[in-house]
Amino acid sequence: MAMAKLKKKTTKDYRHGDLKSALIEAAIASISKSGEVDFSLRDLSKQVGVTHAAAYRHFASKKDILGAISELGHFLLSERFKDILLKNAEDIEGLGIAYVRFAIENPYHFKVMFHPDVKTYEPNNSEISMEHKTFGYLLSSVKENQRSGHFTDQNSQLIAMTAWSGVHGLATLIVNDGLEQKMEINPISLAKIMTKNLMNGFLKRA
Amino acid sequence: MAMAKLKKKTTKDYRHGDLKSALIEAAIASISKSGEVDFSLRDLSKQVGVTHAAAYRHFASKKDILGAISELGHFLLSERFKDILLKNAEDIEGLGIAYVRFAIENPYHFKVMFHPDVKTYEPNNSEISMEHKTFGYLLSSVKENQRSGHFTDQNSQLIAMTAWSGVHGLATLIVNDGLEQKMEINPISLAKIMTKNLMNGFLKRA
DNA sequence: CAACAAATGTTTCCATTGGAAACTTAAATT
DNA sequence: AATTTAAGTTTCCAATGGAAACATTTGTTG
Repeated sequence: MAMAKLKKKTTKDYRHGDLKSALIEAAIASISKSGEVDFSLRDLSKQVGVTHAAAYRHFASKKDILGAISELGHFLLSERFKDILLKNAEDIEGLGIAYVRFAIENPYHFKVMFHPDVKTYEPNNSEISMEHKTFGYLLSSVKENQRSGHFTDQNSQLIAMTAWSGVHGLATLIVNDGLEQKMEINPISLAKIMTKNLMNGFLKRA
Repeated sequence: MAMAKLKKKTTKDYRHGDLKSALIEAAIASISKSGEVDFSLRDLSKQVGVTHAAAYRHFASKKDILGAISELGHFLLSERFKDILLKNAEDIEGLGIAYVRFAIENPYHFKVMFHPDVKTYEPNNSEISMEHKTFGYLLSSVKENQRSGHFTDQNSQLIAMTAWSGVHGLATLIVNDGLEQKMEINPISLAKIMTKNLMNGFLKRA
């Protein structure tokens, strides 16, 4: 338990140190460069200085790398959600804006997170997926709005899904279809309008 | 070639007849079976009874098959849109419902149509992509609602994009994330609520 | 500290894959 | 009938993901 810090350069580079993270980073870089949610394992390994087979000590398959990236992205998003609700537990509009902003700022991460062929890490029974956690924040905020009397007492899951769908569609079209270029409107403004309009339908006093 | 009479192989099977369509059909079948927007060219070719290289007489690359499927899907959707507006040019809610219904009925087609790595056939200058055409229907319906005085005269593109984003997000989450199973609500009802709430924000007299 | 076990990386090997090139055959065109 | 063109075939290749067996380092333990 002594301090084994500093750099262990006993032997050259047999141990990489943090190959798992390095591979994930390299994968994101590769995706960003090519624009496609795909890459060559051998390329990746070459870039981080190991043989291609080394990856299999950290990932069961190539797809698992994408799964890890997805899970990481969902975690980052969930953290943003958490922070927003910490300031104002009823700020659903803030969540919507944060969602779209995250997609714009991290387009490739977002692409992986919702890529139809990438399955995010299957959570253990006790564990909960990060995506589910993020949705949980939204749902709790909806309930908070109901408790305080702002929202009607309709099915809270329905309300949450409505909001989620709206901003998710917008974010998806921006990231995948380049919607941002096609419109003369600030996407964040649009996100604001969408959440506002959608939630208006669930206000108590119309 | 006397013996070859058993199965008139020489004359009978050299030309496939409609290999292009057959490949597209086989591709959709393969995608439906595997659940992934991918397939093996060689598998496909084997299934339709040709060599794998034959595909290249009809498609420049494997990805072009997916592009063709996407374009076909967009065409089918645009036809549905056209029919709806023919009955009622202002029926935006009908478009929203049709969108979600199409996704539920043709999940794999829908997946391909909006797959981040599939680029739909690049239209010629004079041509217009089917996806663009579909959006055009929505846009024209928005304008119809404005002309008749139902909607405000706000930027019509903004209104259309809002509606599109909403139902697109819902459809995407249903098809890719199995949202349909996770909710106790009829997805079509949800589509109706979404478009209604979204469009309420643009009504002239609230 | 020696010995052994567990991680982590390497080599070697393989089947599959998408695609290029050159050839063959059927159908159209002249 | 001759020739050109369209559509399939064969043959070849480099790249890929992954399996298996081996090598080296690190951690643990008597």
